[in-house]
Amino acid sequence: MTFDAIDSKLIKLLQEDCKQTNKELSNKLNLSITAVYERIKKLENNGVIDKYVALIKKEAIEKSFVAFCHIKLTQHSQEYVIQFEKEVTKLEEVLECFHISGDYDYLLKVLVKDMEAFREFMVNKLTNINHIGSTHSMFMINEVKHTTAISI
Amino acid sequence: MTFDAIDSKLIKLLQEDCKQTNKELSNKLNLSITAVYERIKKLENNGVIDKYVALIKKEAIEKSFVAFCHIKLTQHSQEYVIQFEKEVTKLEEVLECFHISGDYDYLLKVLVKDMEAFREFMVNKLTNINHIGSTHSMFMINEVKHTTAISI
DNA sequence: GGTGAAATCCTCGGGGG
DNA sequence: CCCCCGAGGATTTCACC
Repeated sequence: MTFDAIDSKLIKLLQEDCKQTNKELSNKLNLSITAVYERIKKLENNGVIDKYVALIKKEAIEKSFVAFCHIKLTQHSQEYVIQFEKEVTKLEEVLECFHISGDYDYLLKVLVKDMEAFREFMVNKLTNINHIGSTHSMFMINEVKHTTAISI
Repeated sequence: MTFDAIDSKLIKLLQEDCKQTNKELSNKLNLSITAVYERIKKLENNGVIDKYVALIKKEAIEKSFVAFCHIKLTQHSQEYVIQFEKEVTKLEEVLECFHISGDYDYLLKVLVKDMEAFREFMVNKLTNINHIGSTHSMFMINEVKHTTAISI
């Protein structure tokens, strides 16, 4: 589908705050409430808007330790790859997992409570997965930027 | 603040879909609508819920090229660090930026249209920032997992 | 934590340019 | 095709138990 300037602005607004009423949006977009409603429905039906979620402040709950784990598999047979991806997806500590180019095969973003929790995660969960060759972990010192909003 | 089991489940539900009505939530939690309303308000006021956002499917817009950039600064004086972080935050292609431990200082997640757009980003935007020593980029081959929901 | 009612909002049929 | 108006039904919100 194609977007005009109004769609772009609407998407931007919804990425900032999806709980705005259509009335508020209609003011910001100089449209009627119905027009806003129809544009949003179109974005939802065309799969542009994937879903609406609440973002939790991780400092508010006791999880503020973020680690990035590079992982290399022992082999790259389809069977090993599929099994690894399936197992790693199940782990709730793993927020993101990407198959990437470079020296390692995967990059994981892991969120836990503290270093001790990370150690337990590595020993009891991650390295329990078969076919993992080597790992290399980096720890987050500070979060400079983190947005879910993508510009269009 | 402390959470009971109901709060935990409520947070889980809102992280999956924040547009559910309080009525739907009240059914899933075996509570009255008002009780749900008050628990949500408490989570918002205590800063547990940061915000409500729409997630856009990046395939639906023409941006599906993800790169991870490691960056090392030439120096680590406070002035250089602050300026780098300020400049990099401004870049709309940079979705995430973390100060990390290890061989490099920063890890960036960059979203652009394609490899050509990434080249332009590197040449015209990122390496235009002062005090960048070296960079090392990895490209996403496949997104195995990506969630904004954190378990509590 | 629950009840009830007012204020507000979502949703859609109908119509215009 | 994109937009607007208006009204019924659903939802949010709040004082009170």
